[in-house]
Amino acid sequence: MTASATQTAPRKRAGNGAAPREVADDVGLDALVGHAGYAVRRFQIWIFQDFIKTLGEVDIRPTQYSVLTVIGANPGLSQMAVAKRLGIERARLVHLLDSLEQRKLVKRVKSKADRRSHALHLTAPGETALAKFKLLAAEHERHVEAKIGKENRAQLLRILADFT
Amino acid sequence: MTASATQTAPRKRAGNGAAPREVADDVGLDALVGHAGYAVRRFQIWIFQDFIKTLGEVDIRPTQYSVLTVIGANPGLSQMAVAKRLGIERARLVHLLDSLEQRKLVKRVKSKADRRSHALHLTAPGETALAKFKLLAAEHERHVEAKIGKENRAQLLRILADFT
DNA sequence: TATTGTTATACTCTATAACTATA
DNA sequence: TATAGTTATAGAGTATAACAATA
Repeated sequence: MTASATQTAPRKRAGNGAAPREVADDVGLDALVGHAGYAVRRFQIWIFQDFIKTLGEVDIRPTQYSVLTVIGANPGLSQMAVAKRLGIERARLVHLLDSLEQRKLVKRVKSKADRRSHALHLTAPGETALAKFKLLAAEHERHVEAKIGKENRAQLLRILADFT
Repeated sequence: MTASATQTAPRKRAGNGAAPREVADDVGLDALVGHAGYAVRRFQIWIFQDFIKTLGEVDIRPTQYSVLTVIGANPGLSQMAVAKRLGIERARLVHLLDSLEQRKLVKRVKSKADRRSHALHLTAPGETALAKFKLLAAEHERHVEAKIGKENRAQLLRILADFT
């Protein structure tokens, strides 16, 4: 559905109390088809599930990966800066970092310049681990390519470049 | 990042204990750029927020809208069929339908053919309300077009057609 | 035995508010 | 007074398991 909210007729009108239709494949979505949000949501669910599965052997989820990647690329960032950049709540980042710090992948270093804040760094094992995570993440991206096509994936990234 | 997991050098190497960098705009994502999942997730968040805001006056969220739309287009569906089609847990659909039924938008009708299941229908006010929701949803889609461009939105829908 | 709807639990994620220690 | 990190709480959303009624 674009601008026109045309009322498409139901494909089948069942009387009240009639046998419900149970075959999901036969169910029309009608107005839902054409909604960008619906397609994007379903695609995002597929992508995250594949990511979680592909990085399952190292027990790293998408958000954890994004945190490690940003810290790895920008050592010394404060927690606020990471939270802002990734669009996650600073309250939630606390728990994410607690977990990553327990696993010895990340360390909080007290800042001398502003003693309220922490400078975030990868540990040496964290650097090594992230390198492995990146290989697995690249494998995941190849799954995405296999799913929607190499050219379509590239177009998608181009269309959504502003959202990174 | 595509197939190559190249280790891009950190843009700035801060010593331990140095002042953390606080300007989010200045933070590089490096390897995160090029991840389809990351861009899709951020875009999906934007879309849902706009949807929730645009349909805020009628207090309808994306999942509620999808349930109403599927029932409206396929009257008589069972709860299992709706849950399967939309990819939501049947346990969760129970609560969604409780809420929609309390608002008199949907009714559960006991099936005579299979007395375990319910045939789902919109009420008369539900039909009227859904028509209004569709107009607001169309407005939301125009916001998406304004955000990424009409042509890009069309391409996106084409690329993700299999996920609807 | 299997399935539909339901209830319940746990865990993740989001959204807030409030507290502390600094600035 | 404002900000960084923390703690706590409440609400969605997801994932399971178990149960009653029915097939």
